[in-house]
Amino acid sequence: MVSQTDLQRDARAKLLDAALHEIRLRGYTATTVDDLCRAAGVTKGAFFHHFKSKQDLAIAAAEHWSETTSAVFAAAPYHAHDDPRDRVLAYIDFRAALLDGDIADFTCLVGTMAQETYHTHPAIAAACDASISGHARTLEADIAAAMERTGAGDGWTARSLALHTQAVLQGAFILAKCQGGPEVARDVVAHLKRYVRLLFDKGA
Amino acid sequence: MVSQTDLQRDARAKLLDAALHEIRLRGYTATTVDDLCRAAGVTKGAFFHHFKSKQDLAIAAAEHWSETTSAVFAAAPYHAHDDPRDRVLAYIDFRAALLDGDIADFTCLVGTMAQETYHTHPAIAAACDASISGHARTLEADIAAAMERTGAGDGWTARSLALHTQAVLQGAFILAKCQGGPEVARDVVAHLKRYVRLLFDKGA
DNA sequence: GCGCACATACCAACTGGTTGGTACGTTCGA
DNA sequence: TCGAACGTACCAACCAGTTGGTATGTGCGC
Repeated sequence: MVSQTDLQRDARAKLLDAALHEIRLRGYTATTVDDLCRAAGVTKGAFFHHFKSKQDLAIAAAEHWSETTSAVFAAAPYHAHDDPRDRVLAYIDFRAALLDGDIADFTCLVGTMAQETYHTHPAIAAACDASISGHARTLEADIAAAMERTGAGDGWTARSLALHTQAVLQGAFILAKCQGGPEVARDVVAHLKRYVRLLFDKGA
Repeated sequence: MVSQTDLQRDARAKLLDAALHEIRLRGYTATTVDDLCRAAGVTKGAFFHHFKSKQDLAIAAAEHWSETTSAVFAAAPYHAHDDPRDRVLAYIDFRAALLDGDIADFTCLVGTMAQETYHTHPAIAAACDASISGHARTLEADIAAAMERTGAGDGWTARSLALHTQAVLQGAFILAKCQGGPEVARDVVAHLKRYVRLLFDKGA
């Protein structure tokens, strides 16, 4: 038999999911604890039972973001290509395909939080860095293999190119927020794909 | 004879300069009106005499940012090159050279504000868009001339490349905030320069 | 060149609503 | 019956914005 606590996901999980959406919509500072409780359908008592402070929730949300997104990328089809160069290009296509719908649904939680908290809440910024750097690291092996196979890599490393892809995506999100839609972000990512193709065509 | 009002810059100018620094440090929402008044050395009465609301100041600050930065870029040496391709590359070098010192001093006011206000204060985001798009437009002529001269431009426009450069810079700022320093941003901008060089080498 | 009407630029004190956080009570499964 | 997982009621600090005032000009009739 299924108990009630199994049926209704516990307050902690609901708060973390609410944080993903609310903070991407309004930013960290403008999102109040009451906003999060309302969106999650729980009370303040539950909030401070699971998180010792608002900052504590932000750090947990960054970790939750890493887990959620890494599951999406692990299950994505771009890993199927035989050629590592094709895997990197297909990763970029996959990122481009995600640029659709509401801005709050395709932009990045940790990029948003780092922007406003780097000075006032360095612990949050560190959690954001762990998330972005960790995701970038999942690209490094494919990039390194593509470098090996094509002879590319004069003056740059797999790590720096992986971070560059993340920077381009973060910048694309900002332009999308400025212009109110994903179109400009798709153009930006198209340039990223062109760059990676040029890099790996060079030595071929 | 010089009057007292000439000697001490007026409260409006001091508040706008304070906004440039404080908002880049803490973000729009976390920067309070009192913070700005304290940093500018004026009272709240002066603030609400010159700006009808905090949002009104943010929009004025975005315009002030556009004026301040466009003066810097207009005076920069990268315009001196004869070859438009060299002007574009020298622009990127100029941007890379600015990536130094405190994070709040080299990051972008309007990118920061757009990130947190796109949903709650669309008027601020529109002012941020005007600033970024306006700056990107100053690159278009050089990019277009370089396309003409090298035969590059298959599948992309001068405008889209200009916006791509801005996206890369905005993303570089976010990574710098995550990691607490400008080093990663310089690596990102180095990739941007490599891309532009590859684009314009192709047809040569 | 004097005095009045008016405008601009600012200041100090205050207000009503909001915010992150706390104190304490209740429910419920083991 | 004990403790984890909540809920309710509350608080002190803080926040954007207001109020009511002063100081310093400035235009202008006379």
